Amino acid sequence: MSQSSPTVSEGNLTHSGFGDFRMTKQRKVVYDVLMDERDHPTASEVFLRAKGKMPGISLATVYNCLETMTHAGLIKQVNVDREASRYCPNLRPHAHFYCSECRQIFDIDLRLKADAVAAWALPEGSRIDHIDVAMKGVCPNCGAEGPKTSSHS
Amino acid sequence: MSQSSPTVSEGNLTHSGFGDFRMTKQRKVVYDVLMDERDHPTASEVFLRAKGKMPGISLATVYNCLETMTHAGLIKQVNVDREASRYCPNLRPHAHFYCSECRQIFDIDLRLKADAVAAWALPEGSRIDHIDVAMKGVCPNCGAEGPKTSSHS
DNA sequence: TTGAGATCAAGAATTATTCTAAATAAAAAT
DNA sequence: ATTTTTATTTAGAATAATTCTTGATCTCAA
Ligand SMILES: [Mn+2]
Ligand SMILES: [Mn+2]
Ligand SMILES: [Zn+2]
Ligand SMILES: [Zn+2]
Repeated sequence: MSQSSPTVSEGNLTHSGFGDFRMTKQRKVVYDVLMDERDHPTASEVFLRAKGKMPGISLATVYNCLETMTHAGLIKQVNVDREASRYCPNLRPHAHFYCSECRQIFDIDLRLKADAVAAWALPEGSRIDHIDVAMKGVCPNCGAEGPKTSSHS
Repeated sequence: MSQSSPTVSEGNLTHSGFGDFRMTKQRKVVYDVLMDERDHPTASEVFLRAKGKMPGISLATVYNCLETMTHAGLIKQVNVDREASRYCPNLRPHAHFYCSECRQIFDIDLRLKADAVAAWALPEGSRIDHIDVAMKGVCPNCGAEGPKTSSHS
């Protein structure tokens, strides 16, 4: 119920992934919600915030927008265990740190380029398309006191 | 509908995580299913295989066993995106490699100890309890030909 | 042997997500 | 400027994995 749609195939701020991605009113709203607070909200949370900007928007549309934008490469879907998917507009390669105290998700940047991959004994001759790194623990604000060492998967 | 339950609090092959963990008939069956083929099956797959060994076992019980054993630290729950959880009896620290061709999951061992963590710019003073590393790509068997470099999260 | 607590089992309930179908809006063609 | 085509939105139904509920069954310890 309402469209704007400056078709964006290339050159604009909003780049696409394939064919024609239209930055519609609702997609803009959803994208802005993610940009406003970069706290990795769930679809439902995005929905609530989006309604603030566009009362008529539907949950289905929010799901549609999130999926479309994810496929277009505009945003990223972030999964923590079996919980509801969260969404992130940070396109730089990064890992996620999940604080089990405040339940916040932090973006963690890579320090040493892709050399981290070398640490993993991958089967010889395999192609790696994507790596997902998720860490869980307690953030500095929530006062950590335990080990700073990891316990891998 | 049937139990065996040699209560195991400590010292046995089957170690526990807390209080009293009973290695019941059904839990043994579920555990054996995971040990027989270390291919990270889903709960439903475990259920089917378990029925071969114990026809009367229920799906609910398989879910119960998997959860209990996960909490007890006997097995690990492995999540790939939004797909059904998979289960793994490999207790050594390891990452997972998911081949998008044959859809198999491989255990990937850590080569250089926990130094891999150093590659991530974690917030100063945060405690890391757990790290999850999941990679996606094409395994050697499925003939990879693309890049062997990564594209992070 | 008996009572308390743990476990199992069947099915109902929940929840996040996807699907369906009809209405609407934009883009392309005329 | 119409018409036609195609994409998008929307509400609600449907799905799928998992969890919950409840009562039966089992085990342990007294
Ligand atoms: Mn992020
Ligand atoms: Mn594994
Ligand atoms: Zn915190
Ligand atoms: Zn493969």
